[in-house]
Amino acid sequence: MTSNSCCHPSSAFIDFLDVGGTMTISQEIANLTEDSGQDLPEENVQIGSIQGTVVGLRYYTGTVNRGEMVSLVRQPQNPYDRNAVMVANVYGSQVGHIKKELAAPMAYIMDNNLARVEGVVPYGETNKFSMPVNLTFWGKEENRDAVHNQIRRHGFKLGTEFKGSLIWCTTQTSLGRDLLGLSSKMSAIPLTVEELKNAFDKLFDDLMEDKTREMEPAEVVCTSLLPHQKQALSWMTSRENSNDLPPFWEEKSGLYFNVLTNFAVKERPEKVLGGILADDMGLGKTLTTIALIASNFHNGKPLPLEQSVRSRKFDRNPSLWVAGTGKVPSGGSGGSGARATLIVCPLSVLSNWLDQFEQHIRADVTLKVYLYYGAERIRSVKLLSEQDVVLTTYNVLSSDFGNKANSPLHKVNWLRVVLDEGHVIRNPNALQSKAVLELQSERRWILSGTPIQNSLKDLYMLMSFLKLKPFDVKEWWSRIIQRPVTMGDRVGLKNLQVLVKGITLRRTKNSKVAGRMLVQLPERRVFVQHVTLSEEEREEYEQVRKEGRKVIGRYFEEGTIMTNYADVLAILVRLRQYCCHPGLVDDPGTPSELRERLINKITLVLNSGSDEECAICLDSLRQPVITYCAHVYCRPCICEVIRSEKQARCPLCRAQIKTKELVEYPGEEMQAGAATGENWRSSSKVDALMSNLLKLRNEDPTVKSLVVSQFTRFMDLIEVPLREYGFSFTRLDGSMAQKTRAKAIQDFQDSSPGSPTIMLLSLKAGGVGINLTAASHVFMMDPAWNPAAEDQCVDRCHRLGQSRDVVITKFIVKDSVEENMVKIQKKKQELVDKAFGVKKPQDLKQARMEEIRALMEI
DNA sequence: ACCGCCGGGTGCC
DNA sequence: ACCGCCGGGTGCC
Repeated sequence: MTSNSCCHPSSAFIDFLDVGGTMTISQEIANLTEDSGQDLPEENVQIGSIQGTVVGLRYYTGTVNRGEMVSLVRQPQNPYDRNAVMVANVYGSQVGHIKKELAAPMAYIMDNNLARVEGVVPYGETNKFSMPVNLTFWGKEENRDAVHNQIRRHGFKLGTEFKGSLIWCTTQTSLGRDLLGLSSKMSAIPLTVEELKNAFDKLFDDLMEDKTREMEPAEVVCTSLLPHQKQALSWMTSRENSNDLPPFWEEKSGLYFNVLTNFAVKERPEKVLGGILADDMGLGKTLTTIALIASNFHNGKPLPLEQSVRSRKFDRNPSLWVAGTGKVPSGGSGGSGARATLIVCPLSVLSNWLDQFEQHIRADVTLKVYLYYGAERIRSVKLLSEQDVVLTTYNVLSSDFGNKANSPLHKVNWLRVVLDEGHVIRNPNALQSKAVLELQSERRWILSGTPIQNSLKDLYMLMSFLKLKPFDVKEWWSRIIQRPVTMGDRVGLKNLQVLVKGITLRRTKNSKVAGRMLVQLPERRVFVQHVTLSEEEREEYEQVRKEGRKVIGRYFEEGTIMTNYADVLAILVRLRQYCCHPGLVDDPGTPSELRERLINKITLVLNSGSDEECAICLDSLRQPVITYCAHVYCRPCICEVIRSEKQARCPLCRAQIKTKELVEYPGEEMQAGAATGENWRSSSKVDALMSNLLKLRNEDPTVKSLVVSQFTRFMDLIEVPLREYGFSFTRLDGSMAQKTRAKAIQDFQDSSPGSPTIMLLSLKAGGVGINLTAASHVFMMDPAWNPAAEDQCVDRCHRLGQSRDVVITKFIVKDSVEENMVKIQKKKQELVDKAFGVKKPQDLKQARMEEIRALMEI
């Protein structure tokens, strides 16, 4: 676990209604049972500073410069002094030790986690034997006295500041001339929360300057690129072939100098030949990347058009897909030896990559693509190294990685590594993040439509992957960027901006190229259709609502609303289900045993239709299991966690967990099968949908529609009248295997007569990237907690390639929990738009309780 | 002189 | 280290 505390303020807005995006029901519950900050001690308070001495310089090779930051590392095993505190420079080389008299109280403070200590060498860096170091102690306010006393007991005294200057002012871009105490007053006035929010929102905007040069792709790319894609290609190629120093490095009289850390080295810092392509969804990140692979093929040359025209053979069955079976194109084995590009992506877009390779690379060209996926994947380093492209998923990558001895992916020296939907590695503790960091390549790319989800911490993982020194080490990232920015330091923010700008290309659908919109998309119109329940339905609904109110009301009285949160959610889900169709609702039963309760809970989570994600792999749940602390994960993921830690704890709530205490999902057959047989009945919402669909078919039989719901069982129910009225339809939900998914999408996108005109789509099935442009109508059957999830869903058809205006119809049941959800959504949106204040966990809980009241009208 | 003072040896933790 | 500290050599003026 890394220590950390400072979340970006915006993360405070992720509360339980913001289920979409990344939150899942199990995570919500975890967040409530937890004391919000899931990290180690809060350290944002400056406890005090003191000047110490670094001794023993002549025994070590590590050097430091005037104003350079150093890190303090405890050495409890040191044979001469168990209080030893080692001093290391930014590159981790040992510089010396803290003099033992001061090391004694420091060791106590560090070992007992009373404070974290940070060092900056103010001057005297050329001393042979010792040098001063300014030490600053950061920690919780409540530890202030303990730290001061400990220092005093050893005959020292902690001051408050160095010469009236805040210590973190040393992080400035000014070549380190302005050092401690002499530094500018500029950063003395912290940014307001509002300024910070604005700056943050704009972090990825306007990154276009100097990135407007265009480049034609290699001839082998048979699709013509749009201007913005040519720009991206040019930018990516120049980054890969660049000899520029990485951001914040400057050459100065033969030395390489990092202006943020004041660290200088003789050797040129490692190049960062890659970056983040953060274009909005639908702008063609995949195509651009394929163009890059083909155009900056080996040794900076494009993939050649071969003389001998040979037809490609596709063998996409079962797991191997090799385009072309001929010899490796010449020139491939020269140079550094790396020839293969590794693409890691979520399962949901795997087939999209294959399709696009097929579509955009000329058929008479040999490009060896290997799909490293499935049980029969060939674990051969040699085979993989000889490919042009190897495609795999995060899950395969991490499962191989967990299997240390047998991960060929980690033994290949890749020409480049591309992480698609790279934001999924935002959690540094997740296995897949660790697996990704161990891949070897000079060129590293992250493709992502959402580079920062809610905090700077996400960005740290990206830097870590890009190996952008020194930000790939947590301590330096925190000291130089994260903490200064979170504290509102202007220089810190400036640095962050320069950093992001230097390695990111981002355009949105609204960006302009030479005054023109990047992409002219057809219109997108939203209608809300209010549905009135029939008398019978209303009666049933009111009864359920009354019962729910009674239960929740009692929790409120007892003050146990938060401890019974799962039950509250269950009640809300039940009400939402009633709005759709009474047949959706399970018989709650009265389980008493823990096991039964857990089975109930996991069933609820899995059947909520929200396409739950596993908090470890962040992908759809595979072999779902629930822990005793009621959190749901993939069995392989959580087993890996348990295996890798001595005292395994739940990643979501830190409760102790054991493999044998995992409870499996019993499967669908346990469920009372939804009444899809003879005794099927309709509902007001289904009727409303059907009348829309029939009317649409009458007007234009070629129009295709998406019918979206969060409840897969609702989709089961809708299938009945669709069949009855002779609609041809497909279906896409989270439970489907990769193959069937791809087939469903392919069938739907096909425009030939008789092709399906309707797709039943589960709200979050497959994540982003799916192309459903054949549809021009979207029916949102039930409101999502998070409107962004709905927008994302619509994006799948409202994107590049859509030729018709897109009409979205949202069904909302009048006088119901659905209407209340919409109201709360609106209110929250206003709040987010207005300001983005830091909410305390207490307020958050309060807000959640108020929302429950509003939803239940209590 | 059980001192002071000198000057050489020596040096992180 | 052009320091401090250690410990041996030394000892009136």
